[in-house]
Amino acid sequence: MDMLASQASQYKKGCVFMAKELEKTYNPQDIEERLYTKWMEKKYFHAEVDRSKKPFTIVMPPPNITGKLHMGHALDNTMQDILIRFKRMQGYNALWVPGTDHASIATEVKVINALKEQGINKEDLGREGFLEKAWEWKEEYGGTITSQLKKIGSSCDWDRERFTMDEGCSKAVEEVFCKLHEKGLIYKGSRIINWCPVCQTSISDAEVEHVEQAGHFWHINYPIVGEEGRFVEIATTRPETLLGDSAVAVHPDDERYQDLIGKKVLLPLVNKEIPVVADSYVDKEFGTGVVKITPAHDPNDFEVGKRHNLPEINVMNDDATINEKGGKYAGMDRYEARKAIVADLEKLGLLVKVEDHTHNVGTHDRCKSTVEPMIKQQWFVKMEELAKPAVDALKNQDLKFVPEHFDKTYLHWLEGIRDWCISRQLWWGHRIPAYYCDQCGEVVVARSDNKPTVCPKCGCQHMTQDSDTLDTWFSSALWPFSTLGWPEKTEELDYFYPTNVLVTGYDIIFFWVIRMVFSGIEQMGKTPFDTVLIHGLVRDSQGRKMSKSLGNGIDPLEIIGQYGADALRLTLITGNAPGNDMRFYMERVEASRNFANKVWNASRFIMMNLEKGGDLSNVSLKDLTQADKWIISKVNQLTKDVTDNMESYELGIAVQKIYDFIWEEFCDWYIEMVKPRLYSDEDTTKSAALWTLKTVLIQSLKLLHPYMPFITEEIFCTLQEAIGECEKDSIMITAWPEFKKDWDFVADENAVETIKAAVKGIRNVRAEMNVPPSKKAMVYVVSEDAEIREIFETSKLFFATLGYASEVLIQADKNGIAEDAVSTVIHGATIYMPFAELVDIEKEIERLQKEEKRLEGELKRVNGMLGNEKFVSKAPQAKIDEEKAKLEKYTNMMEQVKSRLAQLSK
RNA sequence: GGGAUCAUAGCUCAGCUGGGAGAGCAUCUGCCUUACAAGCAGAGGGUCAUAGGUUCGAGUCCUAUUGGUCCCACCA
Repeated sequence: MDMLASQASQYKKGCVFMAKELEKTYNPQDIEERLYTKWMEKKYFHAEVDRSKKPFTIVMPPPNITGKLHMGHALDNTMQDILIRFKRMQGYNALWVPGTDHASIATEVKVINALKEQGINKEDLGREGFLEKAWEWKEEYGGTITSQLKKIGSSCDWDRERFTMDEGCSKAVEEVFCKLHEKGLIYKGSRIINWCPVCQTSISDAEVEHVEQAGHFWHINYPIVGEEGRFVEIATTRPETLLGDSAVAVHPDDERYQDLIGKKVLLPLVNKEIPVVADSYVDKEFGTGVVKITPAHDPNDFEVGKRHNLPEINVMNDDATINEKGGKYAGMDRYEARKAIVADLEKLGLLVKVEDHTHNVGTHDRCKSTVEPMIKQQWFVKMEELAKPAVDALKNQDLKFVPEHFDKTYLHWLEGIRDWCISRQLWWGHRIPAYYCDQCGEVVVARSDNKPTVCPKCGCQHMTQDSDTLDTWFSSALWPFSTLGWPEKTEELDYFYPTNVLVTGYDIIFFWVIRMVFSGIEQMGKTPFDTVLIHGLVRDSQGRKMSKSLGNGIDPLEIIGQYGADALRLTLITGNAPGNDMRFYMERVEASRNFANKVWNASRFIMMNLEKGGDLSNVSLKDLTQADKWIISKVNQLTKDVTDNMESYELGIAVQKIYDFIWEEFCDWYIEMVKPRLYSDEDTTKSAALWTLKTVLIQSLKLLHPYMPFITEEIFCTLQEAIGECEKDSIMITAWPEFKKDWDFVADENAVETIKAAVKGIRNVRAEMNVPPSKKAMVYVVSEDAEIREIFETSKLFFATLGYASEVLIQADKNGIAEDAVSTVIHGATIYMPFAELVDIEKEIERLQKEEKRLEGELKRVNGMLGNEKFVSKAPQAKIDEEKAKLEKYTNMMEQVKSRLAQLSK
């Protein structure tokens, strides 16, 4: 078909091709942007409610608007894209909802810093003014990350892109807050919380990171009141909190201190009398067995204080300087005060000793500053009632983790869960929908369309909204349903919820996954997804975390620029098992790039031949040769395996199989097998070869497409153009291949495997003897088995090429073969090559002896098994038959090797 | 303190429900064979951490030990 005719036929079928003839090497840079634009224009990523199809939904873990694409995002989104593209091709109505997170603290800090550079501070602007700036910042930079996600090929429905602070999500937040409050599951209370003195806000337990630090253990004597000269020795890591002590505690059973219980001690420096209380919280073995109790600055002491009705004395300001209750230390920073207090205690002779001591210090995960426990009025979510159904969901298998062992992490955390502190002293975020009466302090929680203007209690007309905002994760927790329109009863929500799989790293199971699960169950009555696919961290070549401070991060965009998105994607997925960390280094990227180039060139070769190949429309399965059926059967089996692996989220295994098939079976074997047929115009099976090449290529491309969307699309479109056929405008909307019963050619598979074994044997012998490929030789196939002779007869043409044979003679006996010919043995046949002048009999005997030894080993193993009565009686029959077949095969080969050896040593 | 996880070829890692040890890279030997030198053909290299156990059969399941990594935890 000439170019014009071919184009005409395409347009007739409605296909519009954008690709040209393939370049000699694959250049992703030219291709990726063009294809992504095409996909967007054609709306292939867009999903609409369609009751005739089954939905498959993923919501993207929303990256922070402050973020830049890093390898973690690249991995996370590649995995999601693979699943979405796979399911889309399988015929599901696949929806991938993208979006971004407002990232309260991170963004607020970013904006504050940006303002600082202009000499403006937050307070000067006021709340409204600051938020205006923050939104401006969001508009300018908030889209960076999403544009970068497009570069890796993410097939998200960008028409449905959401933002955690957009109108709908904000409404969902308000609704959930109000509903939980109505149920009594949200309350405001004065509790000890984690306070970040740098960010000046409360944070949740999940945001506290315990970091081991070298510190000291200060032993201090507290004088006992009324007993001149008697002291009780306490040990503390934080002497500055002494200012807020309201008791000293000992264990109730501690014999050493029985007489002290109920007495008073004089708090040094403060000179205040405080009681000695007995509480089983104290560990007798640790330190001196006496603990100072500071209810306002330690979570445990807080509990002890509650039990013993001790006063809570807050001695710190919000910036962690000592407040007016600290007397002469007021105004000092907490560490300054610590030094001063220690020095003063020493002067008074009350400091007994100082020990080195390493301990875990709570730090704020975002800014790394040491968290200060403080008593504050905050809003909390009551967790007990919400956690229970989340536990049940897992136990009832409404939810599963891949890999499974993350179940334990999930359950463990839920079991020990404490109430969630959700209020933040920040401006950027969802403002808490609570209103206070200026006069009587009455609290009213209400939706914004129902804001109270008059206090329901005292009638005062001044109601002020709570100034706090909510924890960022409060809105992310609603993501799977807020993005689909909740609280409105939308069609989308009804159809796409619950979503199918959530893909995320193990580092945010606590922050996010758990909170989505209980929120989904509470608001929607269903778990938000049935599967959580967990991946690990992408580390550097030495196994270190990629971090800004180390400067060892690799920018995914640079990799894409240099090697292409497909190479990056393949690198991230190959050899990566769910939940495991991986190392990223350039050699792996190069290997992926090389594979892309391999696919490219194989396709180029096939297309070159197809273009001059003529009409293939009449080719049917019965025209196929042994080799054709072999590869068809292989790709058929591959299809089944890959589909199975992908269904069970074994993405790395699946792609490895595709890789091996394309490179080894298809390129290195099949393409080489068909070359003689392609190069001969007389060959009557040429059309069958071309049809097979085309069919296997297209099917492989489809299987590969979810992993390498760009190159597969480019080849697919160019190929269709070249041959004037049009299945679909894009490979991404073609149907996922299925296993076909009539493509299952077991006999042909075995036949070709026999020939492959012979070829390998020949190549091995020749390589060992340093015979170059250019030196062709006679090849004799000797077999008493007529079937085997038939197999070789059938595929003589390519066997000759692959075996570097000048001529192939197939016969039942050794007649006419030189005594000193070199040989190799396969099951059922011996292959001879007469290399008269090259043969070194000694070497040949050595080679055969090596083979004999190998076979001996095999036979020993097989005979061991079959000779074991217990094996024969207990193993499944199929296994026994398998072993019997092997016994037969090795025995046969052994006979041939032995007879050859006997002949040579004559 | 509790829990999870890992230990497989020189390096980095796969190996699903137990049934003859794999890949990529690296190494060595031949090849510029008209798709591809980012390639082709061949080779070497592993008592699958150690010790027990279950089983006809264990890299795979169980127990203990050793050595890494990570998470959780209120030992002041």
